Amino acid sequence: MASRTSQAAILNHHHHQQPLGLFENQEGEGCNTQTDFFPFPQNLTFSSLPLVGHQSLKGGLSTASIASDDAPSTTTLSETLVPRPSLTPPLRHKQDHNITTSSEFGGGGGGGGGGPHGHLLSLQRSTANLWAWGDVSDEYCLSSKRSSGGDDSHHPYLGGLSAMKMKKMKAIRRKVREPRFCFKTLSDVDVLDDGYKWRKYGQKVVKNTQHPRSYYRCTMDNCRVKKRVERLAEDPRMVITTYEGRHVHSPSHDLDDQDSRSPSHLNNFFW
DNA sequence: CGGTTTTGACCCGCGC
DNA sequence: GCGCGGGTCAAAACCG
Repeated sequence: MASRTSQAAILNHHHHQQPLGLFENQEGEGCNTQTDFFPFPQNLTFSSLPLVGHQSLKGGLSTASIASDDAPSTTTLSETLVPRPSLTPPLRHKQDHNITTSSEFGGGGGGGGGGPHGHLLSLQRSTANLWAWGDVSDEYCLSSKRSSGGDDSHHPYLGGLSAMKMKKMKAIRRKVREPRFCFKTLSDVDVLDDGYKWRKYGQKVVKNTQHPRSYYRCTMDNCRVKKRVERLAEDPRMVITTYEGRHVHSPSHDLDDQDSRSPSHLNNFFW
Protein backbone atom coordinates (compact mmCIF):
# COMPACT_ATOMS: atom_id res chain seq x y z
CA MET A 1 0.00 0.00 0.00
CA ALA A 2 2.44 2.56 -1.01
CA SER A 3 -0.42 4.71 -1.92
CA ARG A 4 -1.22 5.21 1.70
CA THR A 5 1.06 8.13 1.55
CA SER A 6 -1.24 9.91 -0.76
CA GLN A 7 -0.62 13.51 -1.16
CA ALA A 8 -3.35 15.94 -0.53
CA ALA A 9 -3.77 19.37 -1.83
CA ILE A 10 -6.61 21.65 -2.58
CA LEU A 11 -7.36 23.65 -5.61
CA ASN A 12 -9.37 26.69 -6.20
CA HIS A 13 -12.39 26.13 -8.16
CA HIS A 14 -12.44 28.01 -11.40
CA HIS A 15 -15.74 29.60 -10.71
CA HIS A 16 -16.12 30.42 -7.11
CA GLN A 17 -12.68 30.30 -5.73
CA GLN A 18 -13.98 27.59 -3.59
CA PRO A 19 -11.42 25.25 -2.30
CA LEU A 20 -11.05 22.15 -4.27
CA GLY A 21 -9.08 19.40 -2.79
CA LEU A 22 -6.89 17.30 -4.87
CA PHE A 23 -5.67 14.15 -3.36
CA GLU A 24 -2.96 12.73 -5.29
CA ASN A 25 -2.10 9.18 -4.99
CA GLN A 26 1.53 8.63 -4.87
CA GLU A 27 1.33 6.09 -7.53
CA GLY A 28 -0.89 8.09 -9.72
CA GLU A 29 0.16 10.88 -11.90
CA GLY A 30 -2.50 13.09 -10.53
CA CYS A 31 -4.46 13.33 -13.67
CA ASN A 32 -5.85 16.62 -12.61
CA THR A 33 -3.44 19.23 -13.62
CA GLN A 34 -5.01 22.12 -11.87
CA THR A 35 -2.87 24.33 -9.82
CA ASP A 36 -3.39 26.60 -6.86
CA PHE A 37 -2.84 24.05 -4.22
CA PHE A 38 -3.23 24.97 -0.65
CA PRO A 39 -2.67 23.10 2.54
CA PHE A 40 -5.21 20.57 3.34
CA PRO A 41 -6.35 20.04 6.88
CA GLN A 42 -3.82 17.83 8.52
CA ASN A 43 -6.32 15.81 10.35
CA LEU A 44 -7.89 14.78 7.15
CA THR A 45 -6.27 11.51 6.50
CA PHE A 46 -7.05 9.64 3.45
CA SER A 47 -5.90 6.38 4.69
CA SER A 48 -8.67 4.84 2.82
CA LEU A 49 -7.79 5.98 -0.59
CA PRO A 50 -4.94 3.65 -0.49
CA LEU A 51 -7.38 0.94 0.09
CA VAL A 52 -8.88 1.82 -3.12
CA GLY A 53 -5.56 1.63 -4.64
CA HIS A 54 -4.36 -1.37 -2.88
CA GLN A 55 -7.21 -3.46 -3.89
CA SER A 56 -7.40 -3.16 -7.54
CA LEU A 57 -6.62 0.32 -8.54
CA LYS A 58 -2.95 -0.06 -8.71
CA GLY A 59 -2.57 3.57 -9.19
CA GLY A 60 -5.48 3.86 -11.43
CA LEU A 61 -7.44 5.85 -9.00
CA SER A 62 -4.91 8.50 -9.00
CA THR A 63 -6.62 11.58 -7.89
CA ALA A 64 -9.35 12.71 -5.70
CA SER A 65 -10.38 16.24 -5.20
CA ILE A 66 -12.33 17.88 -2.51
CA ALA A 67 -14.55 20.76 -3.15
CA SER A 68 -17.08 22.69 -1.29
CA ASP A 69 -19.10 24.20 -3.98
CA ASP A 70 -17.97 22.68 -7.12
CA ALA A 71 -21.12 20.84 -7.54
CA PRO A 72 -21.83 18.76 -10.46
CA SER A 73 -24.34 20.61 -12.43
CA THR A 74 -27.00 18.19 -11.45
CA THR A 75 -26.76 18.79 -7.79
CA THR A 76 -26.80 21.67 -5.47
CA LEU A 77 -23.69 21.17 -3.55
CA SER A 78 -23.79 24.45 -1.85
CA GLU A 79 -22.54 23.55 1.53
CA THR A 80 -19.24 24.45 2.94
CA LEU A 81 -16.31 22.25 3.14
CA VAL A 82 -16.10 20.14 6.19
CA PRO A 83 -13.04 18.08 6.42
CA ARG A 84 -13.58 14.92 8.26
CA PRO A 85 -10.94 13.09 10.11
CA SER A 86 -11.08 10.41 7.54
CA LEU A 87 -13.23 10.44 4.59
CA THR A 88 -12.86 7.85 2.07
CA PRO A 89 -13.94 4.35 2.57
CA PRO A 90 -12.27 1.64 0.67
CA LEU A 91 -13.93 1.88 -2.63
CA ARG A 92 -14.62 -0.78 -5.02
CA HIS A 93 -17.14 -1.05 -7.72
CA LYS A 94 -19.91 -3.43 -8.05
CA GLN A 95 -19.99 -5.46 -11.07
CA ASP A 96 -21.59 -4.14 -14.12
CA HIS A 97 -22.04 -5.60 -17.48
CA ASN A 98 -19.67 -3.07 -18.87
CA ILE A 99 -16.82 -3.71 -16.63
CA THR A 100 -14.20 -6.25 -16.32
CA THR A 101 -14.00 -7.82 -12.96
CA SER A 102 -10.55 -8.43 -11.80
CA SER A 103 -11.08 -9.31 -8.25
CA GLU A 104 -13.67 -10.75 -6.04
CA PHE A 105 -14.38 -9.52 -2.62
CA GLY A 106 -16.28 -12.36 -1.16
CA GLY A 107 -17.76 -11.09 2.02
CA GLY A 108 -20.28 -8.44 2.02
CA GLY A 109 -22.76 -9.98 -0.25
CA GLY A 110 -26.14 -8.66 0.49
CA GLY A 111 -29.14 -10.69 -0.07
CA GLY A 112 -31.47 -9.95 -2.86
CA GLY A 113 -31.28 -7.74 -5.82
CA GLY A 114 -28.98 -5.00 -4.80
CA GLY A 115 -26.82 -6.61 -2.29
CA PRO A 116 -24.60 -8.98 -4.05
CA HIS A 117 -21.11 -7.73 -3.55
CA GLY A 118 -19.84 -10.38 -5.78
CA HIS A 119 -17.43 -9.30 -8.39
CA LEU A 120 -15.75 -6.07 -8.02
CA LEU A 121 -14.72 -3.72 -10.64
CA SER A 122 -11.17 -3.21 -11.44
CA LEU A 123 -10.55 0.46 -11.19
CA GLN A 124 -7.39 0.37 -13.06
CA ARG A 125 -8.56 2.88 -15.52
CA SER A 126 -10.63 4.86 -13.16
CA THR A 127 -10.01 8.29 -11.97
CA ALA A 128 -11.68 9.53 -8.89
CA ASN A 129 -12.03 13.10 -7.95
CA LEU A 130 -13.09 13.55 -4.46
CA TRP A 131 -15.27 16.34 -3.36
CA ALA A 132 -16.11 16.94 0.17
CA TRP A 133 -18.58 19.26 1.57
CA GLY A 134 -21.17 19.65 4.21
CA ASP A 135 -22.80 22.51 5.92
CA VAL A 136 -21.88 21.32 9.31
CA SER A 137 -19.93 23.78 11.29
CA ASP A 138 -17.65 22.67 14.03
CA GLU A 139 -19.88 23.85 16.79
CA TYR A 140 -22.82 21.77 16.12
CA CYS A 141 -21.33 18.99 14.19
CA LEU A 142 -24.81 17.59 14.31
CA SER A 143 -25.74 15.17 16.99
CA SER A 144 -28.70 17.04 18.25
CA LYS A 145 -30.47 16.09 15.17
CA ARG A 146 -30.60 12.41 15.30
CA SER A 147 -28.64 11.11 18.16
CA SER A 148 -31.09 12.42 20.62
CA GLY A 149 -34.16 11.84 18.64
CA GLY A 150 -33.42 8.26 18.23
CA ASP A 151 -35.57 6.61 15.70
CA ASP A 152 -38.32 9.09 15.43
CA SER A 153 -36.48 12.29 14.79
CA HIS A 154 -35.74 11.28 11.28
CA HIS A 155 -39.16 10.04 10.57
CA PRO A 156 -40.95 12.59 8.48
CA TYR A 157 -44.33 11.07 8.97
CA LEU A 158 -44.09 10.56 12.64
CA GLY A 159 -47.38 11.08 14.30
CA GLY A 160 -46.38 11.42 17.92
CA LEU A 161 -45.17 14.97 17.71
CA SER A 162 -47.13 18.05 17.16
CA ALA A 163 -46.87 19.67 13.81
CA MET A 164 -45.24 22.63 15.43
CA LYS A 165 -42.67 20.56 17.10
CA MET A 166 -42.00 18.72 13.96
CA LYS A 167 -41.51 21.93 12.12
CA LYS A 168 -39.03 23.10 14.66
CA MET A 169 -37.22 19.86 14.43
CA LYS A 170 -37.16 20.14 10.72
CA ALA A 171 -35.77 23.59 10.97
CA ILE A 172 -33.04 22.41 13.21
CA ARG A 173 -32.49 19.41 11.13
CA ARG A 174 -31.97 21.48 8.09
CA LYS A 175 -29.23 23.47 9.65
CA VAL A 176 -27.71 20.64 11.50
CA ARG A 177 -26.97 18.44 8.65
CA GLU A 178 -24.88 15.37 8.80
CA PRO A 179 -21.37 15.77 7.61
CA ARG A 180 -21.13 14.91 4.03
CA PHE A 181 -18.60 14.38 1.40
CA CYS A 182 -18.67 13.27 -2.12
CA PHE A 183 -16.36 12.23 -4.83
CA LYS A 184 -16.63 11.54 -8.45
CA THR A 185 -15.27 8.53 -10.12
CA LEU A 186 -14.75 7.74 -13.70
CA SER A 187 -16.45 4.45 -13.98
CA ASP A 188 -18.92 2.40 -15.86
CA VAL A 189 -20.65 1.26 -12.77
CA ASP A 190 -22.71 3.43 -10.49
CA VAL A 191 -22.37 1.84 -7.15
CA LEU A 192 -19.08 1.86 -5.41
CA ASP A 193 -18.48 -1.00 -3.13
CA ASP A 194 -17.10 0.78 -0.14
CA GLY A 195 -17.26 -2.04 2.29
CA TYR A 196 -20.61 -1.16 3.74
CA LYS A 197 -23.95 -2.63 2.95
CA TRP A 198 -26.47 -0.28 1.45
CA ARG A 199 -30.14 -0.52 0.79
CA LYS A 200 -31.63 1.57 -1.91
CA TYR A 201 -34.58 3.55 -0.72
CA GLY A 202 -35.28 5.86 -3.55
CA GLN A 203 -34.49 7.01 -7.00
CA LYS A 204 -35.17 10.33 -8.51
CA VAL A 205 -34.70 11.92 -11.84
CA VAL A 206 -33.19 15.25 -11.18
CA LYS A 207 -33.72 18.17 -13.43
CA ASN A 208 -31.53 18.59 -16.46
CA THR A 209 -30.21 15.13 -16.18
CA GLN A 210 -30.80 12.01 -18.10
CA HIS A 211 -29.52 9.87 -15.32
CA PRO A 212 -31.52 9.27 -12.19
CA ARG A 213 -30.10 9.82 -8.76
CA SER A 214 -30.22 6.88 -6.42
CA TYR A 215 -30.53 7.06 -2.67
CA TYR A 216 -29.05 4.47 -0.40
CA ARG A 217 -29.07 3.96 3.32
CA CYS A 218 -26.73 1.87 5.38
CA THR A 219 -28.44 -1.37 6.26
CA MET A 220 -26.91 -1.57 9.69
CA ASP A 221 -29.25 -0.85 12.56
CA ASN A 222 -28.72 2.48 14.22
CA CYS A 223 -26.55 3.59 11.41
CA ARG A 224 -28.07 6.44 9.52
CA VAL A 225 -25.45 7.00 6.96
CA LYS A 226 -26.85 7.74 3.57
CA LYS A 227 -25.36 7.75 0.20
CA ARG A 228 -26.38 9.29 -3.07
CA VAL A 229 -25.24 8.14 -6.41
CA GLU A 230 -25.68 9.91 -9.66
CA ARG A 231 -23.94 10.50 -12.89
CA LEU A 232 -22.45 13.73 -13.92
CA ALA A 233 -24.57 15.50 -16.49
CA GLU A 234 -21.70 16.80 -18.55
CA ASP A 235 -19.82 13.60 -18.41
CA PRO A 236 -21.94 10.54 -17.83
CA ARG A 237 -18.85 8.53 -17.37
CA MET A 238 -18.34 10.21 -14.06
CA VAL A 239 -20.16 8.86 -11.07
CA ILE A 240 -20.87 11.21 -8.21
CA THR A 241 -21.10 9.47 -4.90
CA THR A 242 -22.19 11.41 -1.87
CA TYR A 243 -22.00 10.18 1.67
CA GLU A 244 -23.90 11.75 4.51
CA GLY A 245 -23.37 10.91 8.11
CA ARG A 246 -21.00 8.73 9.96
CA HIS A 247 -21.07 5.03 10.31
CA VAL A 248 -21.34 3.70 13.79
CA HIS A 249 -19.83 0.44 12.83
CA SER A 250 -17.06 -0.93 10.77
CA PRO A 251 -17.41 -1.85 7.17
CA SER A 252 -19.06 -5.14 6.65
CA HIS A 253 -16.18 -6.32 4.61
CA ASP A 254 -13.95 -5.87 7.55
CA LEU A 255 -15.89 -8.39 9.42
CA ASP A 256 -15.30 -10.86 6.73
CA ASP A 257 -12.13 -10.69 4.88
CA GLN A 258 -10.75 -7.28 5.37
CA ASP A 259 -9.72 -7.18 8.94
CA SER A 260 -6.48 -8.86 8.25
CA ARG A 261 -5.47 -6.16 5.89
CA SER A 262 -5.43 -3.03 7.89
CA PRO A 263 -7.82 -3.27 10.75
CA SER A 264 -6.56 -0.33 12.67
CA HIS A 265 -6.83 2.37 10.14
CA LEU A 266 -10.08 1.10 8.88
CA ASN A 267 -11.57 2.51 11.99
CA ASN A 268 -11.02 5.83 10.41
CA PHE A 269 -13.78 5.14 8.03
CA PHE A 270 -16.34 6.16 10.52
CA TRP A 271 -16.67 9.48 8.90
C1' DC B 1 -38.74 -16.38 3.01
C1' DG B 2 -36.10 -12.54 4.08
C1' DG B 3 -33.84 -8.83 2.25
C1' DT B 4 -33.53 -5.60 -1.59
C1' DT B 5 -35.22 -2.85 -5.48
C1' DT B 6 -38.76 -0.38 -7.78
C1' DT B 7 -41.71 3.33 -8.13
C1' DG B 8 -45.53 6.39 -7.38
C1' DA B 9 -46.98 9.35 -3.86
C1' DC B 10 -46.09 12.36 -0.37
C1' DC B 11 -43.59 15.94 2.33
C1' DC B 12 -41.15 20.02 2.67
C1' DG B 13 -37.98 23.78 1.66
C1' DC B 14 -37.18 27.39 -1.35
C1' DG B 15 -37.75 30.89 -4.81
C1' DC B 16 -40.86 33.78 -7.07
C1' DG C 1 -49.52 31.54 -1.49
C1' DC C 2 -48.07 28.67 -5.14
C1' DG C 3 -45.37 25.75 -7.84
C1' DC C 4 -41.15 23.37 -8.46
C1' DG C 5 -37.87 20.16 -7.29
C1' DG C 6 -35.37 17.24 -4.21
C1' DG C 7 -35.63 13.76 -0.61
C1' DT C 8 -38.15 10.03 1.62
C1' DC C 9 -41.68 6.61 2.42
C1' DA C 10 -43.82 2.32 1.79
C1' DA C 11 -46.25 -1.21 -0.71
C1' DA C 12 -45.48 -4.33 -4.21
C1' DA C 13 -42.38 -6.79 -6.98
C1' DC C 14 -38.26 -9.11 -7.31
C1' DC C 15 -34.45 -12.24 -6.32
C1' DG C 16 -31.27 -15.61 -4.33
